[in-house]
Amino acid sequence: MRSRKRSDGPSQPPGDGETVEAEPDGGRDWRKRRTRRALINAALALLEGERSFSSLSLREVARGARITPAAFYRHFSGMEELGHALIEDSFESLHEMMRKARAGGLPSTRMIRASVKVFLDHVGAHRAHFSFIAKERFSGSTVIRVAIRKEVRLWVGELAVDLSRFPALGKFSAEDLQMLAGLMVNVVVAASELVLDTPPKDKEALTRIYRHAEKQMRLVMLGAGAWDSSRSSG
Amino acid sequence: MRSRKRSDGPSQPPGDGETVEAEPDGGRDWRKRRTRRALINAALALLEGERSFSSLSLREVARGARITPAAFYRHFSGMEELGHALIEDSFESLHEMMRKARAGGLPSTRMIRASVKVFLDHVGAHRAHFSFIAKERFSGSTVIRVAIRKEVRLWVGELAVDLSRFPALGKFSAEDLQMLAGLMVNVVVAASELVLDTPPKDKEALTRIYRHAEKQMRLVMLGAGAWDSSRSSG
DNA sequence: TGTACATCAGTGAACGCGCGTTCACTGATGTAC
DNA sequence: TGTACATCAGTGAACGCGCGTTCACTGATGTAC
Repeated sequence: MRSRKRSDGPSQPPGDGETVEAEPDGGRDWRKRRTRRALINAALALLEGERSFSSLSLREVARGARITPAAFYRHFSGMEELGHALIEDSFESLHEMMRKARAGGLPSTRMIRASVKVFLDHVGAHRAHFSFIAKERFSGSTVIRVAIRKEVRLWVGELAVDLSRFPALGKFSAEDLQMLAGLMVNVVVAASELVLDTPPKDKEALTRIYRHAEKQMRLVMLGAGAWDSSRSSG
Repeated sequence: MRSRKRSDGPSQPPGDGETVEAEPDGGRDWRKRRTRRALINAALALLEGERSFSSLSLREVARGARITPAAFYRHFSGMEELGHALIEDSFESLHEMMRKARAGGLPSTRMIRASVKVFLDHVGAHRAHFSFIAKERFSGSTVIRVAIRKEVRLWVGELAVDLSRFPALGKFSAEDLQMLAGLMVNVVVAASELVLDTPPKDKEALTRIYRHAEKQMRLVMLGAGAWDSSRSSG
């Protein structure tokens, strides 16, 4: 459904979705995409501080992207639609990271623990995106909250599948795998939120947060080792 | 500076804190406290839906309390001060609940698991308060976020002290007790946030959330049983 | 108890401001022939 | 390739609206004597 334009490939049928990569030819399409990008980036920049999405004004975002308020409507029907674009944009890099992490091989105790670092580094490197997600997860409009929750549930589900391939977790029922994955995601999410509240330069505080999360993850894995799903219904 | 009136007791020296109980004598003090209450309740009512505190207007809150915007300033210097009052109000019932829970006796495996239910019931019974806390924990202004975090840290600290009296956790270092308490608080906080997003009438969904959280708590306790603090520095 | 004065919670009007949305428009880019 | 027309991202002015804050005020409650 989505076409990916490549300047070096053969001609392709036109897609009906968004073009993910397109050559910067300076054409009308390209300019429009560039302005759309500018709007998203302007919103993320405004959100990087302590502002919340619901407190942003359309005029403010337009100003940040250096267009008039009226031109905003050429890209989004209103702020809510921009909100959805922000969610998409924010989770995109997360998905990419997870794809790479999974390509690394089957999960192992060592790898899961290392993932905590990989994930938290990623959060630190994409502060604006994760700051937006953290804030709107509970505070946003219903549609935005639902969209974020869907993504998180998806993430937990994928982790549960990964964990099921883990020989040591053979005794886990499907439901309990979800429960375990949820707990692990909780640990890294809670840690991310601490990372976002720590200045990037305060390496010492960040190290403390990492260590704390890694310990919690280790304790959870110890619990998983002692778990017996057959007893879990009581 | 402030006097504590009692109609049934002997005269007392004036206290310096807020008057917690005062007879409804219809006097000027009493009327002022009543309006202050009305402002807090109006704000909480507006927040019970999907609105966030930063999106509330002073006029809106005043309207909800049936006073003019100008009269608002007789009670709070602005919305930020009202925000602090909301935090105080929200955590007050939580503190009370914890005091009672602690009076119940020393912690035991059974009791800790039962606490999950007690806590989540409490959240369900004080939706407005916890909905406010959940939203503002990440999304509020810096001062409000810091105030909430202080309360949560306090709570984790108290739980860590309680856990230290737990014979089975003798092998935990002080730091690791904090880590464990943090993990347990994470579990109930994450569950509370699900409770707040479930209609109170949907008993089945609520039961599912409770069961999920209880399982996670059990797994954490299994992990705690297998934990060895002497290995935790690596 | 009665009186004269002080206090102060709440009123209502006024202000300037940034907001979201609409509108007719401009002029560069794209396209049909 | 050249020309005539269509498309459409972005402009700038205009609108009515709710906002936070200020101000002089009112009148009930509280207090000193």
